[in-house]
Amino acid sequence: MTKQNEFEKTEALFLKEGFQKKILDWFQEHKRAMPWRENPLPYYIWISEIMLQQTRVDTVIPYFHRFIEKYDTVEALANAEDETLLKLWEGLGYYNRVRNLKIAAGEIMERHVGEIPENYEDLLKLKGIGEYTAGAISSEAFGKKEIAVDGNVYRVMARLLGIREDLKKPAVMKKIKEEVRSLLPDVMVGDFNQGLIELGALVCIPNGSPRCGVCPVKDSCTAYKENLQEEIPLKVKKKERREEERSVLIFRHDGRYGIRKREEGALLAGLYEFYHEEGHYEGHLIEEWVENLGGKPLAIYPLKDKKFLFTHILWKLKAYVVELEAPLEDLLFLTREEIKMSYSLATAFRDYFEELGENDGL
DNA sequence: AAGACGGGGTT
DNA sequence: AACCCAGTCTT
Repeated sequence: MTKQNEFEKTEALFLKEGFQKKILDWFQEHKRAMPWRENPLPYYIWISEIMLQQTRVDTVIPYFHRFIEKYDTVEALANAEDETLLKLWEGLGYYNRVRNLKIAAGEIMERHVGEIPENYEDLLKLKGIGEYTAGAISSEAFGKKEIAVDGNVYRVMARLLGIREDLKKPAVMKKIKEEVRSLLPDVMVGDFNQGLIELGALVCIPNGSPRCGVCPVKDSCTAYKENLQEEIPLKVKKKERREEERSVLIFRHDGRYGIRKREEGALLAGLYEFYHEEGHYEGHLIEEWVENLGGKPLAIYPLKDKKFLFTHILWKLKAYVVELEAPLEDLLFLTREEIKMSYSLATAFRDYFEELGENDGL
């Protein structure tokens, strides 16, 4: 090895260790309190990581408390009722996560005698655990030397490295993962991973200007040095949502409301909802529609139009309360209290549901 | 490689 | 109104 190479290697190592220390020290000082950090059991880390997929920490915390209170072990989860799980997940979104959680619990019971596996490869085979989550669990719960690159880390690394490309491109993602892997310390890997993530959430933020003034690694940051913080990550035009016009009929009989369960495998699979169909209907068409469904409307009250956004769909909703002479067979007629207590209502209908409480005198 | 899959906070 | 969040699965 030449003198020059020796120096470069030594310097790189020095920089790398300095970087690791800066991240670890910053994390130790600034990490937020989270219930799963107080007692980082693998089970807690697993549940929290699944809930945290595409979901903010503050949103997750109350769900996490309710979930582990009800199901505190892998075995309990493996034997859980689907309906109860869905109710616990109500409003959190991406409902396949909780179905997969139960499936994975079964897999852990079968293949790993109820113990959450420690290795990346074993974790990756479990339902609902992808690259990020496998790395997060193995490093944070078991101290394995694995990367955990989430949306925060992609952004942080893109700025550090001055990458002015679409972060969705596989080649770019691969490059960033390799860079993170090369920076990984031998010990405290979990804290290092969480440090990069936390830095992205608190300092190297996605919206607004990053708080470079308080960043522990700004001296190593290409974006900071070249004033490219606003250019990186590169903004990419998103695909437009498709729009769907829908009309909702909120059937009422004897103070009870008609709801139905959504199909498995569909959007909002297994959740409950009010009756609705595609299309915007009003006036006498509503009455005809109800009669075609086999109902006799005593009165029809229109509610306010609403819009509801999904990631890929925009629902433009018209809604009516329909007072019926008799309940419809295809729907479940329940009181508001019963629905609130035991049925997981799709959030798209939440506002209408709440309004019903205010209009019980109608 | 691209689309499906929720809902909400922030700007 | 647009962005994006401690992503994964399916096609």
